[in-house]
Amino acid sequence: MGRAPCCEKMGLKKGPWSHDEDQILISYIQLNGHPNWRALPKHAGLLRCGKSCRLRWINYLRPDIKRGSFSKEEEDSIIHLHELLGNRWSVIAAKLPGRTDNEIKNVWHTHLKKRLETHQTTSNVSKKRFTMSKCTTKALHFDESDSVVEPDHKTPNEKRNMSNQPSSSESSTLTEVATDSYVVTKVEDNEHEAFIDDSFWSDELSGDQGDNFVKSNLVTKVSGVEFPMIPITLMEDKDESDQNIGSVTNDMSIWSDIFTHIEELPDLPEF
DNA sequence: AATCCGCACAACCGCAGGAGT
DNA sequence: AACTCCTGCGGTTGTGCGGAT
Repeated sequence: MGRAPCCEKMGLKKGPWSHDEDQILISYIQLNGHPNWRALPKHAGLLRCGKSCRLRWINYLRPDIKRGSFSKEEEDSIIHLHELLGNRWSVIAAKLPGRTDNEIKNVWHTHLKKRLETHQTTSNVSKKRFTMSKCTTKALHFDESDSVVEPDHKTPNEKRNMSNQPSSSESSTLTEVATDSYVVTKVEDNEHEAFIDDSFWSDELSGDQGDNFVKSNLVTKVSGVEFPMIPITLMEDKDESDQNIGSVTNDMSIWSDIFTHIEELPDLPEF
């Protein structure tokens, strides 16, 4: 609840870590683990705040960190996961063994975002609209960058991250943007919301899944890995889609299928 | 050789949730 | 119930490096 007290900055070092500091931190954690980050620097004899130690360990010193540049497969996975999850870097990182949320965030902002923007502006993008049905459980939105976010039921922290989200639009549409390598599905509505249980993001995406689902639903393929897409009715234009909102809205079996098969979502490959 | 500029990445900051009291 | 403490997350900033001028 309460906010963490400001790190007492007096006497604490900031900035890049030295090799010696790294060694102290590594040896201390190897010996004692890190049951209490706040107390760790004091016990280890480091002039750093616990937060800094934790970050250094998690993002750089952890033995299972995979250093080096990202493979094409990893980059494709990040792009696709970002389409699905938005800026939930920690969730994305959980799907990429050896990579940290910070690293993925950096790669996204320096490489992938630009690549995506370039790609979308230079390629012939075909857009098709979809209708969206109202469902139960949790609301699902997409922000400006096509990322998935959840509005009213989100935590304040998550809501904060949606600050640049455009306000509600009148239409009730999903827009699918087909590019050469993957498909982006975009919601443009605040009134007709799709609902997905919160556990979907953390639990189901990390579980072991089979491949049955992809055989009976829309699928996008990235580097040989199939990803299920939301099975919604393809519409040729907005007017037509508006006329069909009613029928689609009543077709709850679509969402029933989604939630039924969530457990069968294919897991991402390990790199 | 010096300077500028952009990129990549490490690190920091502020906020919020959860556990404990 | 209210408060504090700790941890984790995501956005942002700082810094070093290499290439261009």
